Amino acid sequence: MLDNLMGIEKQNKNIKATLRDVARVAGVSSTTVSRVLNDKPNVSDAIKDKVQSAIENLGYSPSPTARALNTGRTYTVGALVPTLDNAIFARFLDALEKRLTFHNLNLVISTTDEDPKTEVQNAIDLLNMGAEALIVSGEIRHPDFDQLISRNRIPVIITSYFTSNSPYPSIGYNNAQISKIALNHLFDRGHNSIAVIHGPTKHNDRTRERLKGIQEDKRFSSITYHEADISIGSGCAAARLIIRQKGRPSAIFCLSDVLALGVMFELSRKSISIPDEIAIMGFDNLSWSAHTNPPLSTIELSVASMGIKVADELNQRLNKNKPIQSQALEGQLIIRHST
Amino acid sequence: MLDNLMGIEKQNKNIKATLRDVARVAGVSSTTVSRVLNDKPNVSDAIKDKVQSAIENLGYSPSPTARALNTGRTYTVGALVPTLDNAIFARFLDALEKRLTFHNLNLVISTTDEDPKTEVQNAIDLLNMGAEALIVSGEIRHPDFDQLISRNRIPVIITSYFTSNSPYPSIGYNNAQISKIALNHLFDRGHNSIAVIHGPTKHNDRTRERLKGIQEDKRFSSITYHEADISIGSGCAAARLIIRQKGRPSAIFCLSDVLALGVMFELSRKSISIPDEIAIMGFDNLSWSAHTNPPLSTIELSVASMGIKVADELNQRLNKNKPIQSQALEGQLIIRHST
DNA sequence: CTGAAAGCGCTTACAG
DNA sequence: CTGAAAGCGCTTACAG
Repeated sequence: MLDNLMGIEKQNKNIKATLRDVARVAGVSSTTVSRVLNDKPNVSDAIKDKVQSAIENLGYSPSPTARALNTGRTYTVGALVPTLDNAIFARFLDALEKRLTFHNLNLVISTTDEDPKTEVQNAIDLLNMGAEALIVSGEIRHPDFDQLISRNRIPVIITSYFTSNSPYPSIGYNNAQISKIALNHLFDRGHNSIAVIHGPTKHNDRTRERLKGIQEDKRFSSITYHEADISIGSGCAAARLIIRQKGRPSAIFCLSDVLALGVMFELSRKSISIPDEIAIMGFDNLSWSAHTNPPLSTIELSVASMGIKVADELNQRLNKNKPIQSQALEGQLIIRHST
Repeated sequence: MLDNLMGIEKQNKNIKATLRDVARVAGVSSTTVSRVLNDKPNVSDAIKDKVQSAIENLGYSPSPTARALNTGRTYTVGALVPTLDNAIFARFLDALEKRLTFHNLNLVISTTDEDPKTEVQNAIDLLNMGAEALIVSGEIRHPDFDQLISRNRIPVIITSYFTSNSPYPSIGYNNAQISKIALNHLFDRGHNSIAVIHGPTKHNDRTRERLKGIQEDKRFSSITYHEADISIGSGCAAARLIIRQKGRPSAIFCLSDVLALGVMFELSRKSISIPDEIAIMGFDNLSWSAHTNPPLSTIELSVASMGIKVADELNQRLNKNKPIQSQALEGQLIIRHST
């Protein structure tokens, strides 16, 4: 009765009940309460009931941090991505999160704005909150990052970018290879002089690799390069420049569908017909790309399946202690009517 | 010397050093090490140096979970959102995450697919991993959710939706009010018969409220309603239906810019001119909406500033123990050339 | 300026 | 089937 009062008193004082409180009220040991809580065998039904109702009465819920300290697990994975405000990363993270949840893992997201220093800083925060593994984008790292990882001995996995030159496993694309697929298509369609519009290369090895793939192709008589922020407006602006240049190219290869959409808007405004006067090739296969006028030829990067693969490997590593397997993912050419 | 060996031994065995190891190697007490670790005053420089180098030698980094158990803080906030794969939520979360990081708070994201049961389940996971507060979208909750919250006594904040009828504070929009702004604009432009294309209403009170606002407006001679998934393709399909209906409306109000884009693509294919034959009004002001042909009239919901406000209130609540203030956010009419 | 001791709220051998 | 005790790795009064 006195014990019971203790429980109620705590409740009134707005202090959370502990496992010990439950044990007292139920008249059993902490060990037994713990067993009930974790569905362990060897508890009689009678005692189980007593414990359950004590839990009910006290409105008890176990402390996650105490549990984590004992089990050594937080079931948390940290992802360092450049931004959330981008359809491709959002789609990747959406799939990743769902699959991690399926594996009983939580996802903490941290954005880096493609800045290695911010990435290290946020990595520290993620580790300080108990992340059991880290997901990063691309291969470029701040030196402090590697030191942080070796100190904390935590699994790291590179995404969006496939490489075998990194100390960390990677699940992603061979970006150079993939832009060659697009180039082959343009070449087959008879294009000889093309313009390339790409996003910022600073700290962005995915974009650099795509460009490298293009530069290695020597079949074209002329290729001009135009860097632009990944936005519709910048795509429009780049298009304006390109159609004014002498020796106007017969095709524009945009290293992002967002850029391609801007180009299409701009050409439509100038009444330049696609693909007759200028062909347009995108990269990403965003959801609207099939519906533009004309529908956009592009490259599908199955980032959703990348998310699933990453989650599955993390599950293997964290929950079954198997090493992470690197995986090179394929890009797929999607031919529609803009080329 | 023996102590020193212990440290190195652990390192070789790949076991993480603990604070006690550092204390042993440095020849000081745990208390002192803790003081150094947390930049507390009253430690002589000589000892500070000894401790620092012991930390270096052992590659020590403190256990986040042990810290959390002692301080009672995890510095983690959980967000339950319908999906990440949607420009509006992604933009909101991007701003939210950056601002939370600024306040030294981590963001765990969990997607619910607009399903209250999934939401409860994921809320449990978030609490089990130590979330100190929860962010939810809209007012609709599963009953178990409220029970979970009262049990765990954790702050909850409703976003995207402003309400004063909830037990939880809210920072969001009065969606009914905002669709009236759009309607006023269409009415002023002389439209009398309009079609409304909206997303699924199931479990989605934001959409329902927007529709309620429209239904309360009695000035129009005819309003037809068309439910569609939030996708370009569905926007196209809805547009096909609408232009075929007898008594074709003079304006289409899309409760999402994504839908509006689909409609515009479809009308462009059918050579129906915007806004002369049919005016189009959107909702969201996505990044490309200023660049469509013609540029899309729409409503700006400043979800980025919503993210900042939510983070700021959470900071006040969690770090300064002040109650969360509900806030009604304004939508802003953006008139371009599609109306 | 420094340390011994208790404690945060659980889990887990171990013993019966 | 049940419990006493130790321990996870820190922090925090308290005492000196």
